[in-house]
Amino acid sequence: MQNKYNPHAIERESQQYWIEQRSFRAVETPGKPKYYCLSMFPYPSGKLHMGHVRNYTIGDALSRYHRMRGFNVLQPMGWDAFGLPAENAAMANRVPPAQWTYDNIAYMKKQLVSLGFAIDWERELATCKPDYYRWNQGLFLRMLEKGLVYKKTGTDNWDPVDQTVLANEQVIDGRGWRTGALIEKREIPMYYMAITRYADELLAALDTLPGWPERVKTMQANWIGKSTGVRLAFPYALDGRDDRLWAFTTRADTLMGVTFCAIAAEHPLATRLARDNPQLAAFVDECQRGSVMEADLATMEKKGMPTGFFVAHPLTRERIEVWVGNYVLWGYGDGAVMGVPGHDERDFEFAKKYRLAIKPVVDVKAKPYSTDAWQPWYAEHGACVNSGQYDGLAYDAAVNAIAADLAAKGLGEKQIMWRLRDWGISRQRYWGTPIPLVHCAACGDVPVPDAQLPVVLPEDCVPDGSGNPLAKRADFVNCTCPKCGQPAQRETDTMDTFVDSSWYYTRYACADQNNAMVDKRVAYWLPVDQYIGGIEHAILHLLYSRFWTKVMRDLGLVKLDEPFSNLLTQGMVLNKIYFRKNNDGRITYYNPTEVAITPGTGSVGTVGPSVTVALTGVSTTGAVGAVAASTLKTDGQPVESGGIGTMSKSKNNGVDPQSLIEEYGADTARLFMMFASPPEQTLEWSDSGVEGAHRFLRRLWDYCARNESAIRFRDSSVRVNDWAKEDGRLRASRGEMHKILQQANFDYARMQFNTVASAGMKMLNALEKLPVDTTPLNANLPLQSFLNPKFQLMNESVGILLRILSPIVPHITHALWKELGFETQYGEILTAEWPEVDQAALIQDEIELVLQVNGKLRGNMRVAKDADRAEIEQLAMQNANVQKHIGGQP
RNA sequence: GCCGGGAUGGCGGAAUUGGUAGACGCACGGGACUCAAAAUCCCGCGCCAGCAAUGGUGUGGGGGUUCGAUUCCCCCUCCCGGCACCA
Repeated sequence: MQNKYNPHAIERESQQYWIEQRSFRAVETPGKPKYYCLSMFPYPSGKLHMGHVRNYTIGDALSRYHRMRGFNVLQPMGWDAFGLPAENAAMANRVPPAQWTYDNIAYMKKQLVSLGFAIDWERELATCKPDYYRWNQGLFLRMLEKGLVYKKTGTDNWDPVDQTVLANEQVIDGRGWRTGALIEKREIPMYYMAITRYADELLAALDTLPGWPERVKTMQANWIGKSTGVRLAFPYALDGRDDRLWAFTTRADTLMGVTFCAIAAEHPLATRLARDNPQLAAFVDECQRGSVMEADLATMEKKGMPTGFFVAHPLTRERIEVWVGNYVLWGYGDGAVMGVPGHDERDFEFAKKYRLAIKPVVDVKAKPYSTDAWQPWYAEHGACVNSGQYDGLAYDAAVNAIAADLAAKGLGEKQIMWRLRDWGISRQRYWGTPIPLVHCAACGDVPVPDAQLPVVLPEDCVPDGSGNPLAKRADFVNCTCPKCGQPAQRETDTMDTFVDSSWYYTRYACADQNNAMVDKRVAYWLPVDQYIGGIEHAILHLLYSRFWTKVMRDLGLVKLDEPFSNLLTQGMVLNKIYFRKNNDGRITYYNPTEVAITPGTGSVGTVGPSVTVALTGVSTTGAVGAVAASTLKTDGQPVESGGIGTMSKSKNNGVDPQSLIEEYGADTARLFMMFASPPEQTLEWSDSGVEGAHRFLRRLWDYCARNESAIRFRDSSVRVNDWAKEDGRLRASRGEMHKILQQANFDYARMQFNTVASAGMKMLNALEKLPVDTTPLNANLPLQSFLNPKFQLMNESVGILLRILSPIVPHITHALWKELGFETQYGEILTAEWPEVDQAALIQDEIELVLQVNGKLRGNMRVAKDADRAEIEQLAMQNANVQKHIGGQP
């Protein structure tokens, strides 16, 4: 064999071998246990980044590990190919999104292949292809028939200059990212999927997912947000009509403490009242500006304006003034809240600010109550006070009594409220699945008949930032009404790209099926046994996928309640963010590789390197590198630091693994990523340590090359059958090997690959430290009596080492496995039996014991493995250091 | 703001059920080899005191439970992810 490790040659050769052998083609094999291992498919942004390498190496290691454990493994790959960045690239480069996307896919596929992932490429799919998205359209129509898709108005960001809808990401500090114009909220008709109808099941079924991380289940449960309360009405009369203002509350027990009502600016009552009140109209207008994001709404200053209009308290008929509040969410409940400043923090602040009455109506258990300042205990449950007939009632009793009294008047009832909102899927964007509807002047919105699917998206549009380019395509828009045959217009909105990713895992099972969305192969492969992807998808993508699975089940397409049995949420790979604010207010992001960091002058130089870090840590912006100056390499001018964040296209802080692969090879890139940290942990990018990973692989190769003939040793005539009779030093070494194997097995089971890599390093260290004696212990025996067992141990250990490493570094282990003849011993490494721990080898002659006095370490000692308790205690008491420290004890 | 997570040497991290904190690796220091460099190998490496033996101290900060806490409980700080049109 070659005596030098040549990663590029062996990686080319092993990848070639896998392709020729079609090693990773998955075939439905009834009776064999299947393992569907799926990593979240990438958005084809241009190049892979380190987050991808991390994600797909984890998935690949699990796939390869399970293949060796005897499973029939499916590991597919595809492309989440619709989306906004393609349109941005189109604007920047005047290239159609389709071309940009397909070019990226070709490049990134090459990168994935060069990393040696065990993917069945025959099942590859891209969501931007008609043979995929036609089934989005098909299911959309089925859902429309069932009433699971409906139309209503929704709010979006409107850029008045470009006359276009913007994504939240394109709104920066309330302004359009390209125009700098103040963004307005706009209400437009959109299609919604009725995910709230599944809220109950989506919540309850979380308990059926033991293979999901608790944190993800908690996040989903909180997102769905089931709360039990009372929906109640404040009656009023307006325009000669009796009407009611509805509001939901979980604190009906505080109803007697209501001192105002607040409604959202979008509330119809606000719109009506603003008609006669220019000041209110201006305020409603002001509320309509700015971002639609909840994070912005929740952090902005709480403002309100009295309407001068009064509603009646549902029980006391007391007059309650209606306010418009910018903090009231139109999307939650009825877009109105009853204001109880006495026991709700937000209402309290609002009341203080606008000098509204604060009326405590709950006994806060002897803790002080003052209307001067909010205290957390004001919101606690307690007996009603100041509440007339309800005085003295505890929370549950009060809610029940008040709900009953409201019900008697027809002004309210107990209700379950969900935080979850229906899923608006309409996007006023080009690069997505066309919504299959036709607008006819005579027939209204008409679904496109199945026979006319797919509604194909033209692939040659080049968006320019103003409006939806589809609307400008007469050849797309103009059509005939499927119902009446008269000229009509196609819907130009496309679907949210989350629709595409909500069911792709199903399609991999039958990617070549052109006559149906799914076929019987789905029943074989699904559910996904192991899903791997970033923690950022903990809520939306995973919730939408669960929803679609249940919809497909109820439409009779699959027999499946949940799509993903086990979930591993990978931690984000972070990198520094650098940017400049241009004169026109736009922001340019610079890749950290383009930025030079020069250490600051002054104090830093005098305090030494260990303090520099601390100094940067307390910088005014909280950003790393604020003491040091960051400048752009190309022009030497300063750039601003945006702290650290997820590697992404939009922040331009991704690191392309290509240079790593080219310099060190794929195995080093994979090993380095796995060794850097456990999979679920956030990881700040740094390439220090790459050398170490590469050095280990080189050492592994060198060791095998140097000891080739010894490792090959397996003369069955002198084979050791009873290790207990062999040299103690060899037995100890063998015990160490099996202990390390046990650790690696444990770590594979818990998917902690950094310590698997560490186990491999320990094993090589142990191999290199095997006793080197060249003379037999017993002079009467030939040298062989020591060397035979030693060589056999080397053969056994290297065989174990290559197998435990192969899921992580498949190329070098593939090559060494062949070179050292293990193939004839165990078969191909891809399917070689996983090594098992020899429990007998783990038994040690002596055990090390640690001596603690009052929990503090005071010494250690070695005892025979069969020493009894009395013997051990006696020895421990003899220890001088122990004596010293128990001397003063009573 | 709300929801979820995190913080351990100069750095990435390990510690499986509350029981030797710092495995493994990086960086660094010293040595061997070399004309020299690289590569490789050997030794050292939390902090403070000490020649050493050893002692003290130490897992973001503060408090608590325990014979014993990185691990369990309470409070706080900072960082990361999500917040429904980035994917």
